[in-house]
Amino acid sequence: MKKIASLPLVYLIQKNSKQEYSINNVKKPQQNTILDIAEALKLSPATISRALNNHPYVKEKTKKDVFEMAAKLGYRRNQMASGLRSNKTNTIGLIVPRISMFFHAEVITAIQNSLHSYGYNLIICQSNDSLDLEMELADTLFSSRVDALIVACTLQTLDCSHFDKLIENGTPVIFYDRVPTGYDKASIVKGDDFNGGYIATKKLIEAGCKKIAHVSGPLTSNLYLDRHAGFLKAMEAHKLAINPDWLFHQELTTGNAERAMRQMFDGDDRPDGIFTDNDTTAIAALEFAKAQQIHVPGQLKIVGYSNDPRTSISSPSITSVEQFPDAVGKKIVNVLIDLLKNNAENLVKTGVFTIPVELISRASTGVNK
Amino acid sequence: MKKIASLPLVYLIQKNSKQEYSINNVKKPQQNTILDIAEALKLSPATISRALNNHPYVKEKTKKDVFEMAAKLGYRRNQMASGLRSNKTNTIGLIVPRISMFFHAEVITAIQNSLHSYGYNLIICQSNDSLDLEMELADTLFSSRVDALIVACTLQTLDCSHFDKLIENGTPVIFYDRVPTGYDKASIVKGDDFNGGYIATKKLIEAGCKKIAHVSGPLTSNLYLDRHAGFLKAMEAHKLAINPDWLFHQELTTGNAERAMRQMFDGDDRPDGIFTDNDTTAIAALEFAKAQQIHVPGQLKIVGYSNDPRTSISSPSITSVEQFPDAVGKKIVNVLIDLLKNNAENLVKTGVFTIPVELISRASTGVNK
DNA sequence: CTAAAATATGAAAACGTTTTCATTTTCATG
DNA sequence: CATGAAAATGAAAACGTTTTCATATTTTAG
Repeated sequence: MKKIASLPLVYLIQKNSKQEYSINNVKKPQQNTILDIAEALKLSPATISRALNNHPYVKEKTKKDVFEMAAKLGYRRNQMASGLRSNKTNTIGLIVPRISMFFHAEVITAIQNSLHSYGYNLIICQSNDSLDLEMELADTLFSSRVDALIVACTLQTLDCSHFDKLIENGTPVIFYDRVPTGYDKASIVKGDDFNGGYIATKKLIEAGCKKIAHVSGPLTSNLYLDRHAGFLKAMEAHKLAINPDWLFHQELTTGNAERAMRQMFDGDDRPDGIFTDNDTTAIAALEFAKAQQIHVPGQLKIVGYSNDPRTSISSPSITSVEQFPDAVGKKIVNVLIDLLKNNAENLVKTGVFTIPVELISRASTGVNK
Repeated sequence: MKKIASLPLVYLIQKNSKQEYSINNVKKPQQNTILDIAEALKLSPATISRALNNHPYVKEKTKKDVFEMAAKLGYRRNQMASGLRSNKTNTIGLIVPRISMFFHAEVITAIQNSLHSYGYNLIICQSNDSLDLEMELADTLFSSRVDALIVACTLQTLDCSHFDKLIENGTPVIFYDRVPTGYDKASIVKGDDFNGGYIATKKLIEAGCKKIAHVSGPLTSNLYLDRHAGFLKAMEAHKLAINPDWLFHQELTTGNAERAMRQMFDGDDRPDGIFTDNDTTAIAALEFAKAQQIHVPGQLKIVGYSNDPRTSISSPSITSVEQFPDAVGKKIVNVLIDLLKNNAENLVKTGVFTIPVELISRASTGVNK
């Protein structure tokens, strides 16, 4: 309450309204409406509306006439009028850090195609990994009265109260991938990051690595926390010592990866296996190794995360954890459709749904058997 | 007219309406409206609306009160009511074959960020390279009454009449990347494909290639037509013979690329340079060469198109044509904002805007000097 | 054949804004 | 202080649907 009612909101409202007041002088040509169809067919607008919405109490003949006349007049339903009246938009909002990330691009595609089959549209917004923008977008999408919201949070999103407004309004919110900890008002669809971390590390161990590093993302995100837990579990299960100098918890950029590599390979005690929390970092690690004449997989084995297409292009190709973005996207939509139904019965349930992951073995962890 | 009024439209309208009629029983909690603000401040709704829209004829003190009360009540403008009344949505539609393609992902990001600064939202839709879906999406976005539409066509889109409806309605349409030939009702932003084809081919020639192949996309698309023209021009300028067996005009998939490679390297007369119209094809060509022990760049030089991140990962890295997606996106928005302004003056102009390209030299064309 | 039920349609209100037009208030000017 | 212009506000209509309630028509059952 404090948060919502305080200054940022005022700012947001002002932001949303045009800074300079401009008279709306755009004269768009008149569109045909249901009134035009009604007039043409000597029927009431109510009947036209019902016919177009396939209401059972409209004669088949009438429906046929209406559809034909609609086609003839080039009629298209005005989504705004419809949405205003019926309080639903058939539109789902999506907020994602950036669509250019392979995993997200694939998830979005799956979501969109699946939603389309249910007659829903998707508004895709990028937060550019900025919390401020994420908050603003949540607000904008609320203004648009989306029927539901799908969110992959930024790395800085620790507090999710900017989504409260939507939820209070009865708009289902679903998080995926980067999900907030301790926010129980929304459903969650996520990959099995713990297991992903576990099988990635296990692969390195089984390939003979004894000295394994983990270049992880910030532990503020559940994603990386879980993967790290999986890493620790695998190390423990195989009674391998953990060298704290080989643990990094940082934003997963190429620059950070290079710095971490330099740090680890500066001294004499070097790791013989590296698990990285994304493929960008894995690729940077590989590039570093190649530049330093460290043979991969001979002297160093690498496992990445996400199964980015680049991992199969590089030399050697890189072992990575497949997250099945298509399955994630489809699951999200399933959950969503359920929520939208349950919502009608005022029975909003929340849940956590975990999608299995799978290790894709490639050359960076040795011969593929 | 014939086209629009014929059967497909009926189909579309039916598709858009829910198949089974469902009673709208979703009871969403009541939202605060401008009437609530008006009541709280003992002002009329009209004044509230004006204040929120920063109308000049509202006292500063009143505006301040209104913004504060709006914040206090958690008010968010209802975009549908606003759009219905004012006939503008502040929303731009985008139809693109698929967002997972690197170039498109980057263009979209640029568009979205730029539009955001002008206060516009973006609805992103994927046509999955299906003409039918593209037509349906054009219809849906028209229903949503987007203020403008940005389109990268599918490869099958030869006839653009499904966008007529929007244009007749005064909604600006801008094409980019894949642009229709002979459709003069819309503005176009495109890369300099002719020059791209030219400099890519020139690079191969200057690197010493004499026998150059072009694995191109279908010539029904302007994109590939222009790149091929650039290729031909460069070959001609350097008096190199063109071997028709080394020209392919097909969808740019990995499978097609492999087939083309096999065909070319089956006989004795083999090319020593290949220009491909995208990087997926360039990578497939490189993989083929590696598998066949054909040394790149020693025996074969390769140039791709788009400067996909994968080109810098592969071994050897691949020379490619940079299309500056960021510049393309920004230009699109510039043109769009202009159109929206001009539109107000009923002065819809169209134009073609070309973005320069640049060759990024890498290992696949020999030593980089 | 009649009454009741089911089907089919219409009239009018409602959704939450913006905008036109009218009205009141404030302000500068002579 | 009167006057007109400018500034500030309000009343009410309008945007294009959907939906409630009422009414008319058809079908079914007895």
